[in-house]
Amino acid sequence: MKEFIKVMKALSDPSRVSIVKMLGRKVMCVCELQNALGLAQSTVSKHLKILEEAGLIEFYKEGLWVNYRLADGSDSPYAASLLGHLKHWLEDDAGVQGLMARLPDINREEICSKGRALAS
Amino acid sequence: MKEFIKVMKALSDPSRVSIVKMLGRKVMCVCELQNALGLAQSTVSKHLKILEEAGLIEFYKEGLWVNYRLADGSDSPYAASLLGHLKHWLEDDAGVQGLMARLPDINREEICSKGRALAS
DNA sequence: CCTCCATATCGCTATATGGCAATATAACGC
DNA sequence: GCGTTATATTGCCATATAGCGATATGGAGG
Repeated sequence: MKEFIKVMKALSDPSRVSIVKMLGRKVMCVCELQNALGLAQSTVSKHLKILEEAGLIEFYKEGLWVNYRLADGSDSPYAASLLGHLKHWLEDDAGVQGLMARLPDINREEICSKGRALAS
Repeated sequence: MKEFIKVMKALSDPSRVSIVKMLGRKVMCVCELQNALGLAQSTVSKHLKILEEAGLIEFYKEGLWVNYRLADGSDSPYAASLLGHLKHWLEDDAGVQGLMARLPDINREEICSKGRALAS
């Protein structure tokens, strides 16, 4: 039951659902997700942790970068099932569509570090 | 997105998930669910409302009685999908099993009104 | 209408949750 | 080690949520 509730809670927040939808399109790092969602970096990190603990996403490190992607579903049958559905669910949601349209322009090389320093 | 979040939130509480599992076995009224869950009547009513608004359950009245059952899924594709899965999910959960074992002995004729008066 | 039974709603409390700013930690290059 | 970049964690605050008791509402029967 706990495992199931974890997945349900993880997907009870619109920002976290948006994260899952975006990671369904491409691997992203925290600052890319931060830029896409328009939330504080710490908030994004917190959301990612919740999704990870629910077995919905996983990460791998590449030097400085922590890359996040959808989990393969081997940790939780509930997560696997919901991820399967979410591949085609919410495709016509306006908020999700807006994010997806921006995805091609969100690149860490342009928005992290130097890029951000220039922006602020 | 709102519709999806409603279903996710509705299923984020163990008591509400237990309600769904029990209603998958038989139609029940508030006082039967109250007895099964061991919660206050007002709490059960509140939970039922959340489940109903998420499209997971529906009710029909029979005189004094308000009977609840699983929804047919026509209101929400998300609810329909989760209900389909929950038919076989959590079957081996200890808490759910304990509830299911008691279901045959939970009858409104024995526990509501006079029955409850005797119990208290 | 009154009484009784079943249930929905309201108000309160304790706890959980989402957001932010500040800070700690991890990793890299010099 | 130091400085920089990326990210995780902590603490605080406002809001949401689950539980309860009290009360309002719905329905039936006399």
